[in-house]
Amino acid sequence: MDIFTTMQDERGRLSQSEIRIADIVLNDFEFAVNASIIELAGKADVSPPTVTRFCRRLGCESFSDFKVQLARTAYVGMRYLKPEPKSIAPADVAQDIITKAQNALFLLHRGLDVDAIERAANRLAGAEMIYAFGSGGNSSMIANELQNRLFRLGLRITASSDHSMQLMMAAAAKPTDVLIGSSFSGRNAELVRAFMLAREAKVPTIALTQSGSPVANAAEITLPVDLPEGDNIYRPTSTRIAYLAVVDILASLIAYRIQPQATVTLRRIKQQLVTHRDGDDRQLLGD
Amino acid sequence: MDIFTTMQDERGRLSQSEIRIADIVLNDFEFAVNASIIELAGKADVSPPTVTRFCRRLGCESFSDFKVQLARTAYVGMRYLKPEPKSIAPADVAQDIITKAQNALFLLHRGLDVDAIERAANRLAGAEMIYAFGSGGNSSMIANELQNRLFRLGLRITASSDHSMQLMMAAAAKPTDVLIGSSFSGRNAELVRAFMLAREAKVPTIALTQSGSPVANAAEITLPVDLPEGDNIYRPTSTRIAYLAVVDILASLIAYRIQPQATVTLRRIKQQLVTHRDGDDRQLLGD
DNA sequence: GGTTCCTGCAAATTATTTTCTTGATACGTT
DNA sequence: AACGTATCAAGAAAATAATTTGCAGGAACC
Repeated sequence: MDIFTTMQDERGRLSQSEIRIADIVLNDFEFAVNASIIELAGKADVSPPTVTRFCRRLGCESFSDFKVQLARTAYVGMRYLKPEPKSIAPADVAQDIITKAQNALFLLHRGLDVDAIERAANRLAGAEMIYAFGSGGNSSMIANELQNRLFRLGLRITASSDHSMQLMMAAAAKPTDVLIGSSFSGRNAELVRAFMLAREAKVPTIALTQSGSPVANAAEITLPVDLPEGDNIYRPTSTRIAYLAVVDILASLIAYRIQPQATVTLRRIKQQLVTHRDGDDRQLLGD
Repeated sequence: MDIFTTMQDERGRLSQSEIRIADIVLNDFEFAVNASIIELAGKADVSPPTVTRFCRRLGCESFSDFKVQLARTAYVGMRYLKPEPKSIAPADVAQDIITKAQNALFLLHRGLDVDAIERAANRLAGAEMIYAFGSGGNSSMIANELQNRLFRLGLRITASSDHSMQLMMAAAAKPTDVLIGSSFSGRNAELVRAFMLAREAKVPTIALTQSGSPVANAAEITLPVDLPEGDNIYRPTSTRIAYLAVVDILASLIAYRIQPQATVTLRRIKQQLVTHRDGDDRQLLGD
């Protein structure tokens, strides 16, 4: 898949010299992409042929192929190997945030359970009514987002961030409905209770949360999002972007499943928004 | 900055042969990163030295340096050169969405007006009251997000997606307050009206929108987000992720500006959330 | 007509890979 | 336990391939 992961996975099967090479690449990425095979060999105290063999073992054609692979994934993948130095100058803060966001997406993609997403999409596409639950700023945004995306496809959906309402709705839901809930921490006890209630009534449940968490265990289908949260308390956002991406994937899959219907509804909504604005037909749906 | 942009910028100053090389690289990126200088030269009908000179002109050390640079930006940058082939298989949809999201972040970063963001952050950090406006699903999410992020820093802020309320609030705002509004399309006429009203009363205004648009023109400070929107009507999300990132940057900068105060408030909020849950202190703020 | 710049050729340099060999380790046999 | 064999890692040197440099012819533009 990507060369960094491969290096970590293969580490156990490498020889001493090769481990030295791997460590240098991992620790001083900047050096590695720019170095020639001779320089890299020199730094690792091995001979150039060993480096070639190392590259081959990792599944690359040649040393230069290895460098290209490295450079390719690295743009996104490298920073999570290092902590954050950086200053608080605006440009650095911006770069840091954007890199972290890209990283979150990268990691999300790597850990994505495509199968579970597909099952969830099928369930949602066939639901008579959808309840989207989430609380506390982050997850309530996700619930709203689900509503925002799915109602456009002609699905019946309501979002709620209110625990009491969630419980009542869960109790009122029917087996032909679907309950989908989000929890970043996976420890939202009220959401767990809502899931339990729904399951008793045979209502399908989908959780968007950390795998292995209470919320994950309470739901029938879990869409896991497992990211290392940075320790900077001011910035919980990169995780949220990953969640949004999952919602996006989900909504797209559902859209493809119910396409004919969705296109019609979508056009109707669009029509309405556009005429209400200024007639420019190239506008987005919703502002 | 990045090699693709450089190639496009320099295109006018290149010779015939060099333009041929550039076109091959731009059109067949996959080939270019894997080819040797000889293969690339062959395909462009030039001699290898010409390729070397081409690389130098673009600011690279050597041909291999060029390839590394190419591979580096390309992981993120390449797809926006091509339309989307792909299938609707879940794995492909997921990859497509994630790539597009990363791309949006990449492009955002490239076009970011750091200076404007800094000015906006300063304004917001010093505001007595902040009004965050946005309507229509996408922008209303941004307004909510602003509230969600900034109230944690101890700022006074309210978000509204209701046009009538927005107008009334704009009319009631004082010069020591700040109005910040978001519009993806830049054509939200009601938001423009709110900005006008605010400006008459000398209330500072900040717009998060497409540059050059009516909304952008109506605001005092514009934080431009200019992304080519993909034409798949089912997916307006990548743009949203870019907007979220801007909010994140803004919130971080503000946090650094008012740090002592923010830490205290943050701790108080955290305390409350944590005790209400299950006592695990390592939890995120908000779920 | 001169200058400048592009370009390819060939040579030189440099980088990379292959081949061959040595040394080390592990395993099975007596 | 001692020996022999197989296997593998790893470097040296050679071969190969790739890249760069120097130079000169030629085109375009003053």
